Amino acid sequence: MAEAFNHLEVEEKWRKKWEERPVNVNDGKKPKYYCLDMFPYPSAAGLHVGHWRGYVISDVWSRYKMMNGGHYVIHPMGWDAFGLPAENYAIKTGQHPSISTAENVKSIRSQVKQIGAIYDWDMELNTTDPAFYKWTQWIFVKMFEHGLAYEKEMPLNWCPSCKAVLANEEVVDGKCERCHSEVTKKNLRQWMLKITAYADRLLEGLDGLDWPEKVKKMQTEWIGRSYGAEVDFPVDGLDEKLTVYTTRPDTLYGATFMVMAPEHEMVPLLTKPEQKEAVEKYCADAANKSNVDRVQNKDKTGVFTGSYAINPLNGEKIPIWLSDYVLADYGTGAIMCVPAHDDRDFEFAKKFGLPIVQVIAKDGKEIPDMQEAYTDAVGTVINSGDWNGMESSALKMEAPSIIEKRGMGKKTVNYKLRDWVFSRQRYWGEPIPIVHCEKCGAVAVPEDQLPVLLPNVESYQPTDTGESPLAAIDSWVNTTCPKCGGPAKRETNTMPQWAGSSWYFLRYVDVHNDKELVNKEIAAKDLPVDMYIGGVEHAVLHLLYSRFYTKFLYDIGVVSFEEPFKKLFNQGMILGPKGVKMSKSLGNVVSPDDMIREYGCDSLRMYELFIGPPQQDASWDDRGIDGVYRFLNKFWNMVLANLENDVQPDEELLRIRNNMIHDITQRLNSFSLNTVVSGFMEYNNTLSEKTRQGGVDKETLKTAVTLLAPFAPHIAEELWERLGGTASVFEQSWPVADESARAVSVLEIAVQVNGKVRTTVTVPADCDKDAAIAAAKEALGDKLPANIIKEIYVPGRIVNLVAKP
RNA sequence: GCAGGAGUGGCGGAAUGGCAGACGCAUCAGACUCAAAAUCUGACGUAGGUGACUACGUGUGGGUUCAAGUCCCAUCUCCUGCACCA
Repeated sequence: MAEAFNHLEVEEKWRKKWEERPVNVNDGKKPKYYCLDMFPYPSAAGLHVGHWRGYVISDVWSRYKMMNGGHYVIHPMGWDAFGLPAENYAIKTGQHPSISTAENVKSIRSQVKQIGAIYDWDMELNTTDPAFYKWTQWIFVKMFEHGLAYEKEMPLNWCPSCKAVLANEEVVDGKCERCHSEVTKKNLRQWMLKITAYADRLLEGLDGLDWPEKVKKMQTEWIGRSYGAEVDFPVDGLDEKLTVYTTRPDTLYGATFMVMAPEHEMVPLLTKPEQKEAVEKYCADAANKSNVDRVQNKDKTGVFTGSYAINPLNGEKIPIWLSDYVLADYGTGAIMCVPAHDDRDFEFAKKFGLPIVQVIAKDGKEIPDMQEAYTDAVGTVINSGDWNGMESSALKMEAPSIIEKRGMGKKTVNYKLRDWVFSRQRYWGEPIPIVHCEKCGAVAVPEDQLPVLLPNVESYQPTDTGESPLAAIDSWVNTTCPKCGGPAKRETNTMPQWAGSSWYFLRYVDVHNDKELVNKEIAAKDLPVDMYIGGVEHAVLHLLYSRFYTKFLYDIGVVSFEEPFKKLFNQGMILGPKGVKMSKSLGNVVSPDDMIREYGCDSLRMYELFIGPPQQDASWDDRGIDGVYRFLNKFWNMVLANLENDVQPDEELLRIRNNMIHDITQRLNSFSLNTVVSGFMEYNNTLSEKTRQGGVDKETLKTAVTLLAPFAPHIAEELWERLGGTASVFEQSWPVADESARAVSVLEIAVQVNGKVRTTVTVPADCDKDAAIAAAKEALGDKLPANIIKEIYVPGRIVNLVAKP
């Protein structure tokens, strides 16, 4: 009886051996491959099997790249450790966040080590480490010096529960992303990053990236570039003009009214005395409306200002209204309304009885009694003076220039992307390295004084005045101006959690450098990231911010590339058993720890892959892991059963071996990792059968073990050793299939009559059509139909005889 | 509303236009065992037939093709993202 597979012993043994003698080393000669995981937040809850999935995928890929192509693989791990949970814990317990964070890092690190991945722990980093956040602050200073970081007093999303300002991105359906409280507005001085200055480059850079189309599209829509024109409408009776932004200047003749946002600065100017009361009431209501109401209640409301504008093209007087469906901070905060060709304007016109003038013919006609807007820009232009008879789609392109030439406005590009609200009124984040001096204004802390260390405070509680807890530490706040030496106060806001994660991937490769963010030579050699693996939840924010930072660092000469992540892979989420998200409150969180004890790391790794296509969500099923556990045991027994054999490979064994190399490699290359696992199972079934029939040769076994190594590294190393392999299986280069050995002499093909399979027949592999048809007819025997009108032969696949009924 | 993605056995899923359901889970039967677990062998889409077999079958309705889960048109459902951006 062969020795049973003891996963605990085998895994323990190789874990130690790899620690003594790492398999992934940089000898300076190998080509590099940088495979990055999205680094985790070290939460107290620890890892669940869902976190594991991405890490397993990236480790399999890293090990494969190491063996195939002989790469030195940069595969680091770190901690995105600033953030609210640590701070909230501090508020509750009084324990400093750095202590709870360190504890969490310690326990998560040991969990991550269970994966058996080839992480290089010398590169480990932590965003809360002053040696790291020195450079997070340094980047901010550089942005400040380049005019990309600026202060602005503005109404901001305020979460009354978290007592913090939220970025637009943190507001979901008008509610706080974290606590789901309704978000209100509050006027505060904020630090902003001018990401909009990079809008075009962020958009255009997407083209060359090997990213999922879905993610590129999401970023494209987030940036939301549109082309159109700003058009000036003179105000009747005043020496003023109201400027609007439109993407449809071709419909300008159809503008029958205008609408301004209630916050528009010209509202008081344009309000006539008789409308004053109504307008003021409307504006007050709008200001009090929560985001939820404004977003969810799409019924149109509005009020007339009493003023009229002049349509610059036809001189017609059109009324100016106010409505909260017009956004104050997009375009000019005012629009021209063409109800015939815009759904929202149509709804508004119907509700308030405003005229509707069709300017694009639908199917060549004017619609007699419009029931809905005709929004396509397809058709002949009508009711439009000198534009009549033009094709609307062509006019749409030309109109901005025409308007510009006539002095009525100008061509304009607009973006949905807004500048990034970068300050947070919280404790547990990087202090913004700015000093406010009465004489000099905002002054950056000089580089040699970085990092600005986060001081200890007594109370971590955020204040409802909107000030950070740091503001309470007088000794820290009061300082001297680096420029003039006079009295000055430190900035008390901190950075958002995104700050560290926007550039951490650049730091891993030179993590101990205290002179530079990253050494130029090292960066040139080791960066950028070749493969980035993580959840799709970071499709927009983290990835957009990272691209923005990288482009900025490129501009100031820190790195030599503009795009940080060449290839991106989004793994699907692991859901709880009933297809619902795993969460502590639902009590359906599956911990990897018990699984590893019972089945071993290799089994869990393979099951994480076997559970389904890696990019697709999957429901965890505890029983499913039995399948891969049994497979590994069978594979172990199969190899051990052949250890004493001295079998020479026959043609069939050679074919099996080479088919196995071919199939596994192909599936791996196409990232079909679930079918790689099923492929191993199939080949193991075949090899087990061969074992019973007389044995399997050593070379085939070694090949199988080598192919399995990236997936189940521990058992593969152990079997490699027992097969007499030298060094580590990971020092083997990836097997290459011998195509000639895969060839077969005969094969079985299906025989169809009228597309239905009737029988099968074995034919020589190189058999021609006539011979195949003849063999098929013979195999059919008395089922051969009489009136055959067509004969089809697909080599190696099928014969189809088409007969008249 | 708009944009993407997905609908295949009891379940997870597999299938360059060419024998649908590989591989695995669960289930059932058998072997081993005093017994159980583990392990091994076999069955396992639905309906009909003792049977070799026959018919039907990839959300629904059409179409293209010798041949459709796969391509085209329409339609339903679910998931994800965006959502008054003029």
